[in-house]
Formats: sequence, C-alpha cells, structure tokens
Amino acid sequence: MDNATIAQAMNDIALLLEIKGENPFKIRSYSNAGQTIEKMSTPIAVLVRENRLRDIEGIGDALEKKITELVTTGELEYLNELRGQYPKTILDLLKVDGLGPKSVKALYKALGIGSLDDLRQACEAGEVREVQGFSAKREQKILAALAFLEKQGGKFRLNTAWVTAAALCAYLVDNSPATRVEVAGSLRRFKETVKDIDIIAAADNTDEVMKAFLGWPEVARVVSSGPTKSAVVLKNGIPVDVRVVAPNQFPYALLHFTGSKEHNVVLRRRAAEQNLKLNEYGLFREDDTSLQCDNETEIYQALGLPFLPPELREGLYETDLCPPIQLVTQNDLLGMAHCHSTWSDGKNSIAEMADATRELGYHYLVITDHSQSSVYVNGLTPERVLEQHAEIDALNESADTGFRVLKGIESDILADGSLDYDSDMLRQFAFVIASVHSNFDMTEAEATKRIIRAIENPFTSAVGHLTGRLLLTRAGYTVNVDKVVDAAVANGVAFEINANPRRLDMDWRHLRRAAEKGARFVIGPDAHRVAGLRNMRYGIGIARKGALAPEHVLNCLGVEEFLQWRKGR
DNA sequence: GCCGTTTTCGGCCCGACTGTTTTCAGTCG
Repeated sequence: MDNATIAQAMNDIALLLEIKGENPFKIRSYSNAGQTIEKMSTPIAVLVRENRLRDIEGIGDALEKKITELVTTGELEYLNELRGQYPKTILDLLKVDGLGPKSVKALYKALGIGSLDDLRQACEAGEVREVQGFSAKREQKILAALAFLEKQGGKFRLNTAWVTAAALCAYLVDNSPATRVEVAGSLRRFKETVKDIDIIAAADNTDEVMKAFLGWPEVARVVSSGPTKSAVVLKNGIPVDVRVVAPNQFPYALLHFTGSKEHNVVLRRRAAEQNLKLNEYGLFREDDTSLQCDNETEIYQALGLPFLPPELREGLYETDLCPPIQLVTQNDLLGMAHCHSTWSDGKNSIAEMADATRELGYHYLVITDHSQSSVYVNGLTPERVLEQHAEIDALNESADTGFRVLKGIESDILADGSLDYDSDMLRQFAFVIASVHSNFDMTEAEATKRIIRAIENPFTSAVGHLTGRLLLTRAGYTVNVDKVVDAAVANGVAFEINANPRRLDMDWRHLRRAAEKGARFVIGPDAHRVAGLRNMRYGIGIARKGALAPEHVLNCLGVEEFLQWRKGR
C-alpha cells in the first residue's frame, strides 16, 4: 500500500470526523498525519514492517495501530465505520466554496443531501433556504460555487500531471522498446490545469509499447486500446492517452498532439499556402511524397517559420513574435524570491532554505515571511522582524561563498490598501511583496483601488499573487488588470508570478501585454519548505507561456542590480 | 489524538468577516 493511499485514508477520517463534529484537535491529529505521510519519501509500509511508525512526529499509539491495521490488512475498520454513517459522496460537498463541515452536516440531517447533485437540486427547489442557518442569499452563493466547481471539474493541476507524466515516461523508456517518449498536449504547453495527459512514443514495434503501457501498475481502467493509440484512466483519476508512431513520424506526431488546435490550424494553413499538407504522420507534397524532418525545428523551417516553443502555441503569438524573442529559462534565474521560513509558517530555517537555494545554483535568496496581521501563520511583529534581520546579518557574515540572503517581507495589503507596517519598518526591507490575504469579498472596483493603493506605497516592491485565486478551488477576486498594470508601471512596482502550482498567479494571459507596457516581474516559488523551491519550474513555465524574456524578470538580475532596481523605486 | 512531562492531564497558531440563530457559529486564511 503506497503512502498516498494511507494519507488519503487519514485525510478522509479527518473530514468525516469534522462532519461528525468531533474534537477539533483529534481531527487535526489525523489531518496532520495525512499531510506528513503524503510528503514522506520513505514508504510507510517499510516503517510498519520495521516497527518504526512512532518515529514519525505526530503519530502516537492510536495512529500507529490504525496505520498498521490499514497497511497489513488493506482495510481500516474505524474508517469503514465512519464512512458507513454517511453517503459515499458526502466529502465532495466540502469542495463547495463556503460550505464547511457544519453546513454539510446540517444539510445532510435536514434534507438528506449527500452529493453535489443532491445539493444542486435542493438549492434549485428552494429547499436549502429553509434549513436552519441558511437563507435565499446563501442558496444563491452555493449555486454559484457549484457552477464554478462544475466548470473546473475533471481538471488537474500542472504539478500533479507533470509528476505523473514523468513517471509514465520513465516507465516506458525502461520497460518497452520505445526509442523516444515525450509529453505532448496541454501539459507540454504548460497550461495551468489540464484535463488529461498525452504521451507520444516512437518505436518500430508499437505493440510492445502498448502492452507495456497497459501493464503500468498505475493504470486503473482501460478506456480503449489499439496498436497505435490507447486511453486509460489512472488510479489517481487522470486520463492518459498514449500514441505510438514509427520513429520517422515522431516529430510530426509530437507537433500535432502538442497542439493547440488553433496552432495546428495556423500551421496547416501555412503548409497549404506552399502546396504542402501537414498531419500527424508527416509533411507531404502534392504527389504524396514526404519531406523528412528530424525534429520540430525542421518542420517549422520547412514551413518558413521560426521554431515556436510549446508554451507559446496557443494561437496567440504565431504571427506576432517575429523575430522570435528568447524566452526566459531556468539558467537565467539568479535569485530565489518569496520564500517563507520557520519565522512564520515555513517548515525550514532560513539557513536551510539558503543552503538548498545555493545548491540549486542560485546566487541569492529573498526571505519573505508573513507580516504581523497574518497572526494565523505566525506573522512577524516589528520586534521579531528585527530579530530576524539580526539572524540574516549573521548568516551573511558567516557565508564565504558570496551567496546572499536578502531581507524581504510578504506584507499583507490591509482592507484599505495600506501595508502592514509603518514606513520606518518598511524602509528596512530589501524587498517588499505586498499581498492580499484577507477580505476577499470585493467588487472589481474595490479590489482594484485597494491594490493600486498598495502599489502607490513607496515601499512596495512587487504585488504578490495578484488575484488570490486557488486553481480548481477558488476563483479569486476580479481585478482591473489594465489599471493595476498602469499603476505598477508608473510606480516602478513589479508583479509576482507566484510559482506555487495551486496559484500560478498572475495569470499568464496578462503577462505579455503587461510586459509591453513596461511591467517587470519576479518569479516566486512561495516556498514554505525546501522542497517548495522546486516550484520555480512551474513559475518559469508560466513566464515563458506569457512570452517573457530574461530582461522582464527581476530575479534574472545579479544581486546588486536586483537591490539597485528596488532602490530606484 | 499527540505531546511533554511537574508521569496525568492540559494545551494544541489566532483573528476577521459574514450573515443572521441579534450574540455568535461557521468559514476562511
């Protein structure tokens, strides 16, 4: 039994106990255990075998017994019993924004609502408003939240899909005669969410590749299977298509299945203008003889076009970017921005974050813990800021490698648009990321005004996660992006591209236009632990998708220029 | 349910907003 399954069981127990109305601290114990196990690299099954479960912080007597039972028997009586008390789908209701465990319980008791469908029908019938604690207004809010959920339904975050796709590619390389295996589709284009994974493989013996794919242990259900194309749904719910082609067809298949549809239309039209025909098998002359290209670049060349990186193939830039810009790459990034430490709600010390950042090849780290208003995440009081600065000074003095830790802060933007410290305090930071973390319920005009006021604060360096969205979960507030960008350009304030795969905010769709207006960006992993530093790859992907070059991205600057840029404020 | 420990039980990140149960529970971050 893998860690994900065990973690899921712990998390389900926590949620069911919440609906039951159990002791909140007991609930937290289960939920903490779930989160810990989810992130562990050591298989829990091994720890069970070696009798070492208790070594894990947060696992005591009771959890040790339950996890052992789950791992050894494959079942957990306690969980089964909890599940038996409610409909199978009741936990889905907790995904509805604004519905917590108490509301779910009330709706279940009063109306027997146990699924999203039940909930929608009851709202539409006007039954929900009659339940104690609900109202017509709240009913409308629930319907809106349901609509949002439905729209996002069946989609997966970029990181989930990438990790899964990488595992599958590695498996096929190791266990089939495929000579090339690559990710295609919207995942290759770095869309922030995807509905499936597309994989293209090249092999002379396609049957063997298909056999290997269908035999992958992560496959839950085969939807369709044939000699060149098979579709499955994985145990984690993600649908996967694999296509296998002859090696000489590979670049065409990769291009075709990377898409987007709009991009392919542009390419095929271009081919037609030259009396050529482009499809997933090749580029053909009128007499059906084919032009052989060995890679995508050669196909673009044959069409008289510059190579367009996959991230840009959305039907937006096909004619605009000529000559093509040099997109930002991982190698261009010198600074790690927007990181938390144990001073607020991070899990690693500043020194640990710094070591990890340096090992990843960066030259400096901007520590931006939470500000004082964010009490729930241990935000820094002015006194603690000074203590933290002393620690950073000491770290920088003891470091002999030239690596630097910079004193930043993620300051809350308060409801009126002011920042969370006075000027004397703000002056002491090398970088101030101003973010909204409260009062999300704003009209567009209010949100825009609030953020512009923060931008006009002379100590603001960048606006953090512009819309506050959580992908697949929460839409975030609406902002007039044009007005905010204009204000930021006028005041020399940058925008964060939050690289946390749950956010990827600001949205890539706005980046190019903002850059053309003169906006600058900082890619921030929003890391709360060392592992979170790896989020940078998603932020870089999004920056590329927004057609940004290194000159648009502040943390491509060396440390002195980075500091200088801020002083120019 | 876990932890630390004064080895038996109290503490466990806190505050703001929302809507309406008009005094606070529920939700969110």
